[in-house]
Amino acid sequence: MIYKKIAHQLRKEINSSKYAIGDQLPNEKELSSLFNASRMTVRKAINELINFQLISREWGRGTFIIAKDLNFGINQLKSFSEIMNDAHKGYINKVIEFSVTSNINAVVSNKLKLSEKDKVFYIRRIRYINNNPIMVEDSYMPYNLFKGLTVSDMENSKFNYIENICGIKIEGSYETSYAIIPDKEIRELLCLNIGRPILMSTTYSYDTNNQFINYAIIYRNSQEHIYEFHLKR
Amino acid sequence: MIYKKIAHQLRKEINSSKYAIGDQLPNEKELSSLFNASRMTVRKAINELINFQLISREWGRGTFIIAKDLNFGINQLKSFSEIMNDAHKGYINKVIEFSVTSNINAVVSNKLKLSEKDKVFYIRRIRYINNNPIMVEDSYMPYNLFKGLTVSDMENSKFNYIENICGIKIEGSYETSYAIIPDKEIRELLCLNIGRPILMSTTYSYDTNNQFINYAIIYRNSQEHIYEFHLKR
DNA sequence: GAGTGGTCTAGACCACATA
DNA sequence: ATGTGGTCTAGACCACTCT
Repeated sequence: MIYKKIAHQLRKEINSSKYAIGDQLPNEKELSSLFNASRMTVRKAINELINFQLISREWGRGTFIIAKDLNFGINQLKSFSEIMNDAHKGYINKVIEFSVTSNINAVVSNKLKLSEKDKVFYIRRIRYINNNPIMVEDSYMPYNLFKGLTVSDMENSKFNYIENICGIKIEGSYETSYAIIPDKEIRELLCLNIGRPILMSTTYSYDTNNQFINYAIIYRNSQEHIYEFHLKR
Repeated sequence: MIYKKIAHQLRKEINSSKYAIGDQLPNEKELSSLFNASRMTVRKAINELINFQLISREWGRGTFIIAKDLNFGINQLKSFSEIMNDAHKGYINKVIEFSVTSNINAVVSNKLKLSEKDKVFYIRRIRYINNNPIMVEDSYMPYNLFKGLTVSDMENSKFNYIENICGIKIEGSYETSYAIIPDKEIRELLCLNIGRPILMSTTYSYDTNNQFINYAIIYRNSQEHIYEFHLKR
């Protein structure tokens, strides 16, 4: 799978300081010779990154960076639970949905490039501090890798389960954030007023073989200043 | 665009009596020689039809038909308004949303293979007979082809506008139906009880150059037996 | 092992955007 | 006119499924 490797490498470069948002990538022919691959293969890699909305192609003009992943790199990679423990704060993870399905929604399956047959865990958790809901997290995890996953694993720490129970090493993850107006369901789960914008993040984690481990969409109640914890640790 | 033509031709064959749902298509190499094209091109055509959920690929096994279009062929092609006029029934089209956007939802833009930049009309209409809502229709139409489109055009007849005002000849359309449980919004628009399943249809229309003209999602209040009108005309 | 789809190459020509 | 992405070819080898 050369195109996966190229996509991964290209993603790293896009996230590096070498490029800024709006910058143009080298054209497809140049990328071919840079990566020592045919143009068709490079195009497949580019399609992957378009799928993640990091770049966009404009016919006759070029390929441009429209977004970067945030918090890229393994140094910053800490789970919510790890951060919470560091901060000596009590918190609760509540699982409100736990299912295995092969009918995940089209947007998500597109991003993960899963075929229709592939089974995936879908878990929705709400995380509380002092009984205040501070985030809703939808996790998608490949069934094949985590067959023994239980609700109580998810009520403790997902990353602990992946790394210490399954022995899968998380190599890194990509994270992106957007400001959105939440739909009714999320709004009610986070006890928000109508029309209030919140921060939505997506996280995509991979292991040392660039294998997909976990995709999560996190709706943060930004009143809780989640990012402060990042700074404190 | 050879692959578009192959996709179109293949779609017709899938819809023909030659194949049944579940049947296997000829393998990619055979299709290449049948259509006199390279395998890569045939694969692109196949991808189009997978995108429309008509066929699915299974690695190492083959490519199989999972659905057929309904009402395929130009003979049956009549618009709601045409049918209504034939039946001498009074009816009202009410436009409740009319917008031009390039941010159409991912599922739809995937199906239409539009790039992010392409502007598209999005129009939601409710259609009434004797003040009873009988269907909600979401129409997506390429902006470039229908720049002069107005709300009142849509409150009359969409097909009249396309054919008689724009002079675009509709060559044919593909239609598929599903039974679904409507979401709250549709349920309220159609004045339905909670949990009641309805019929959802999608229609994709193209002109003589196989160019995309119109994509519509129709939620039918099936209590009104819309299909009876088909039979009456 | 036979049959199938998945990936990949090393070119080619076409269509669009911009100056 | 130049540079860019869009499409296409005619092969090749690999990976999976089934018998």
